[in-house]
Formats: sequence, structure tokens, C-alpha cells
Amino acid sequence: MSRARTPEAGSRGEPRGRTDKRQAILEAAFRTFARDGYGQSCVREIAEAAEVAKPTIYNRLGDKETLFREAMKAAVEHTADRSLSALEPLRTPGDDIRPVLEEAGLRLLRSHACQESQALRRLLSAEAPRFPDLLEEIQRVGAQRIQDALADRLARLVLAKRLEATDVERASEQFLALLTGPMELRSALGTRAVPDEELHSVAEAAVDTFLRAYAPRDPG
Amino acid sequence: MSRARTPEAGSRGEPRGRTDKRQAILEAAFRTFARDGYGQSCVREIAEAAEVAKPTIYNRLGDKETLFREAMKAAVEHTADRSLSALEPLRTPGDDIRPVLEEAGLRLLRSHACQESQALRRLLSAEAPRFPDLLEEIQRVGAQRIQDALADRLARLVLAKRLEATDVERASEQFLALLTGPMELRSALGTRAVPDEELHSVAEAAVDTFLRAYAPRDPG
DNA sequence: AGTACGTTGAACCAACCGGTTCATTTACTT
DNA sequence: AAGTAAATGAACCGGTTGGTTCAACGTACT
Repeated sequence: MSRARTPEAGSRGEPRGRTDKRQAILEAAFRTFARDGYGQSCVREIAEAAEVAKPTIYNRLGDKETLFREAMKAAVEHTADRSLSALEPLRTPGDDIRPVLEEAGLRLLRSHACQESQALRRLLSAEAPRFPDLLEEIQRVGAQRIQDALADRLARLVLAKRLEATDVERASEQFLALLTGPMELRSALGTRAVPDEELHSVAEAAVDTFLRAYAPRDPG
Repeated sequence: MSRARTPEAGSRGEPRGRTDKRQAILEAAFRTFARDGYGQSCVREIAEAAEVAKPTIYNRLGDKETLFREAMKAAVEHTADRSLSALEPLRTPGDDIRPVLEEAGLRLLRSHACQESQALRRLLSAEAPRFPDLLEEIQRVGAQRIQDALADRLARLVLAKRLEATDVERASEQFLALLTGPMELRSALGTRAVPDEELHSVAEAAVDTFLRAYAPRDPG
């Protein structure tokens, strides 16, 4: 039961069975960094958590700094994909757009409030001054992409006269702000797990305010 | 020109000239922690930045950890006071409440976007898992107090029929979310200075949406 | 003048960390 | 079965860190 975690990775195309170890290292590194912070983490502990020898880490990733970078990049792909898929309901709005907005909002919030996502933001925020390029890249494939995708969805709704927004970028930004803004305090900067009912009520309140501001005024 | 930085501190009442040194240490510590992070900062550098000998730090603050705690607590008092004073305009609303909301919003945003405040949030977010009690205290005297004070102001406006809100806590939370939420991306997690015009436009957009959602519907 | 206290610099300590080397073992390829 | 490449553990290295000790110094009170 020591290793052999391979789920069903084809392991073909890659030079050897190395991708398996690499992934294990990156996951353990992210967990360790998230728990102790970059400066307080030591490679030995990461190696232990990954059930891997220390030289293996340096062979595959060469450096504590690149180890950190790769672990962060791997983490953002997980979370961003999940957030993007949360926007799917907006593709098929019903008679009333409120339900799909609430559904999308709730799923965005769940993705935003999950442990991995919170740890990613905490770590990124912490090391941002020392890794400006990493910050730029992660913001681009993370938050920025979500905001742009949401703006696309909102633009469709505006064209269909289901929303009234002169600036969909602004609307997208504010919708996300209404969702994630309140989470900062409620989740204690990402250190407390927020129950799902609370996410639900935050999403509901966000959609409510959003619709009051952006729903078409019927008698116009 | 080596030391003698005392601006005009009376240095009377305190046991010795110690408060002066203590403050210098705390400020230098905060600057160093903000620049390098907690784990990467070393006490020697802090001592140099404070123009103080290393044993002096250990004499006065005993520990790197308590040094960090005290520096953080000192920083939050600065920033929280400034944010609280930003709410003053709401005490004297004119015929239209929009101008005072925009004024308060802009001042909140300026306080939120200043370097010290951003560094404080970054550091707090970074070390939150390791200092849960510190996080709790700072949130209480910082963000939570602002949100409560704003809720008080909004409650007055509701009573005066200038706003329509069934839940002023929620309204306060969302007003702050509309202000600070968009800043996360725009300020690159607090590492980029945001020009004042941009703060102005964010505040304007926030107030606009807020009023659309919470202004009394005249023909009701 | 004397004393008590805080500051200072320097040296010191034990522990730890990032990173490397190397001989040995494991496992896959042909 | 032979060969190759990766993984392993252990030891090792130079550098840094948090924290302490100590003798010398300055300064404020009495």
C-alpha cells in the first residue's frame, strides 16, 4: 500500500512512469506550502508527504522556487476549470433568469470556497511581491478568465433583452464582487469552512442585488 | 546623523525613552515582513532597518512571533481608523444621498488601496492559518468594525426613508463588496498601485449599482 | 558622584535548510 | 538475461537563522 497510486493514467507518450511521481510531488508540495507557507516549508517535509526521496524532487523540479511555481500552476488549473464550468447554467436561461443566475452563483461560490481554491489565493497573495510573473499568469488563467467568460454570458443575456447593462465587463466584475466579497470575512480569509447553506444565502443575496441593478426596467 | 530620529515626542510619562524605540522597531518590522514575508524575514535585517541592536528587539518584544503580532496589531490601528473616518460623510447626507455615498466610497477605497492596508491584508492572509487568534482580533477591530459602522449609517438612512433595505447588515456587506471586490484583480492582489481616477470610477460604479438596488422605488 | 537601567556590538550557539554527491536498489525495456 | 534509467537513503556541505551571553557604554534620576 506504499505507492502505486496510478488511477488509470495511460503513462504512454511520457518518457517513463515519471508523470506519476511528478504529480504526487506537486500535490504534496501544494499541500505543504498551503499549510506552512513558502518560507516555512522545507523540501524534506514535502518529500516525505509525497513519499519520495529528496533528490527525486531536485531531479524533476530542480529548485524549491520552481517547485513552488509548478505546484501553483497545477493548482490553478483545477480550480479555474471548476469555476468555468460553474457558468454553464447561464447558457440555457429559462423564462426567468434568476434561477440560472443563482445556480451559477452558488456553483461559483462553492468553487471559490473550496479548500484548494482558498489555499491557492492565500499562497498567491502571500508570495505575490516575490513572484510577480507567477501572479500575472495565475490571475490571467484564473480570475481574469472567469470574469471574461461571465462577461460573455452576460452579453448574450443583454442581447436577448434579459438584462440591462451598458457595460458587461462592469456587470461581470460586480456580480463576482457581490459573490466573493462577502466571503472574505465569512471564511476568515479562507481559513474557515463555510457551510453550504451560507453559500446559498450569499449567492441569493448577490443575485437579488444584481437583478435589482441590472434587470430591465419594464415600463421604460 | 546616525540616530536621533525623535520628531517631537515628549518622551515624558513613559518610564524611559523606550516607546520611541519600540515604535521604530514595530514600523521597521512591519515594513520588512511586508516586503519579505514572515518566514523569509530575519530579525537581523529588522534590527538594521530600525537602527537598533538585535538584543534590543529581543529585550522589548522577546520573540519573532510576538514581534510579528505586535507589528500587525499596530498596523491595523492605523488603517482601521482611516477607514472609519471615511464613513463620516454619511452622517450629513444632502438632498441626494449619492454624493455622500460616492465620497465615502472613494475614501474607503483610498484607505483600502493604500500600501500599508494592502500589505496588512497580504500578511494576514498569508499567516492566517498559523495565527488564527491574531486573525480573529484583526478582523474584529478592522473589517468587521467598518462593516458594522457602515451598517449603522445605512440604518439611519433607511429610517429617513432615503434607502430601502430590509437587512442593513446585508446592504453594508454588499456595499463594501462592490467597492473592494473589484480591487483584487485591479490591484493585482495588492501589489500594484491603482491610480486615483480608477478608484473614482470603481466607487462610482459601486454606488450606482448599490443605489439601483437599494434606493427607494418612488412609485411603490 | 553614584547608581540603576537600557542600548550596543560582537561573538557565540545549536539547529535547520537548500542543494549535492554517491553507492545501492528497483523496475522497465529489448 | 542483460542493460538502462530512474528512485532511494544517507551522508555531507556551506550558509543562515532565531536566540543568548557579555562586557562596555551612555544616560537619566537621586
